[in-house]
Amino acid sequence: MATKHQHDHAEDDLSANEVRVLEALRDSKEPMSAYAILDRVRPSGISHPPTVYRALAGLESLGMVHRLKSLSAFVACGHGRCGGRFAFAFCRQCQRVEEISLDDEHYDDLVKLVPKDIHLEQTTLEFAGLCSACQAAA
Amino acid sequence: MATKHQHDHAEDDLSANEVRVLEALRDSKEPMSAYAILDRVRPSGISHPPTVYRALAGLESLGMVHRLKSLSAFVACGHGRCGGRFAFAFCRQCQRVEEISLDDEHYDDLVKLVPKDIHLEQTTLEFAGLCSACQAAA
DNA sequence: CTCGATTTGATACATTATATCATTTCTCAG
DNA sequence: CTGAGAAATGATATAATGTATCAAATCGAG
Ligand SMILES: [Zn+2]
Ligand SMILES: [Zn+2]
Ligand SMILES: [Zn+2]
Ligand SMILES: [Zn+2]
Repeated sequence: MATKHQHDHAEDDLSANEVRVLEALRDSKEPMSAYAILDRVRPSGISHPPTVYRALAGLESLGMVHRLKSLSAFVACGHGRCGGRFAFAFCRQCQRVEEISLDDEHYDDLVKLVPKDIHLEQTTLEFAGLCSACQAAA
Repeated sequence: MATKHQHDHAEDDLSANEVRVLEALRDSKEPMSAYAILDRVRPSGISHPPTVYRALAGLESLGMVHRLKSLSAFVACGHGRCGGRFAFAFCRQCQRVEEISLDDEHYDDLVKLVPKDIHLEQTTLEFAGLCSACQAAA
């Protein structure tokens, strides 16, 4: 990952690999597994899993990519970039994903749940269900 | 999984494999991977991953076991059994896990976040951090 | 330029999870 | 009771996800 210097503006300062992986994710607009990303960027020269995982780790630490733990999949941030105050809802059938921003009020309420003796570093909030379209189809 | 009949009381009606897996988890009091469980129950005759995964699926659908998606690991419900209104906090260092019950107020607040066009089926709420002991050790 | 540090590439492997088919056990109509 | 079909379990194989490790290339200070 390239050095992140003083003003961490947008997607300056991403490594070439990070840019490739991010573009793959933005193109898809659906969550992708690391290996699906690998297939997608292979033509551009990336050919090994650790390369993809490294780029994903860099992008995730910048808040530009989020990992959906329920799906073992990755998605480009719907806002370009954001900190830890987000959640996801997704349809288990069609994989449609919606990123949800948590306002301060909601987030502070959540944090109150955390036991005092744990210093919170990361919050995972994911809602799984069926979207209207998929319900209708059932 | 054995038939679950009229009064789904407690752990009547669990299959022999479910009982073995549940006891392994209760003994450990720490989250275990499916393969750690497999090692633990092997002496009792279970010897293949799908057997463990099937028992875990049954126990999870009963709410007697929860899956920690952040860790790809499983834990026995701290209350014996509970529905979808729970969360977890865990220490990324020592793996200590605490199950958190969500009261109606908190849960209803969470549900308000879900887009109207998704019928919610499952909520995942996990907090990762460092416990005081591990912070001190750092 | 040259040394050491960081980043990237490559190989190999570990871990987690599931598809599939064979076997056994259970149900219950006859 | 019996035996055909359904359901659960056992077994094998393999797929999908993720990481440890070392080698080569690149970068940056001195
Ligand atoms: Zn975001
Ligand atoms: Zn859908
Ligand atoms: Zn519980
Ligand atoms: Zn700890």
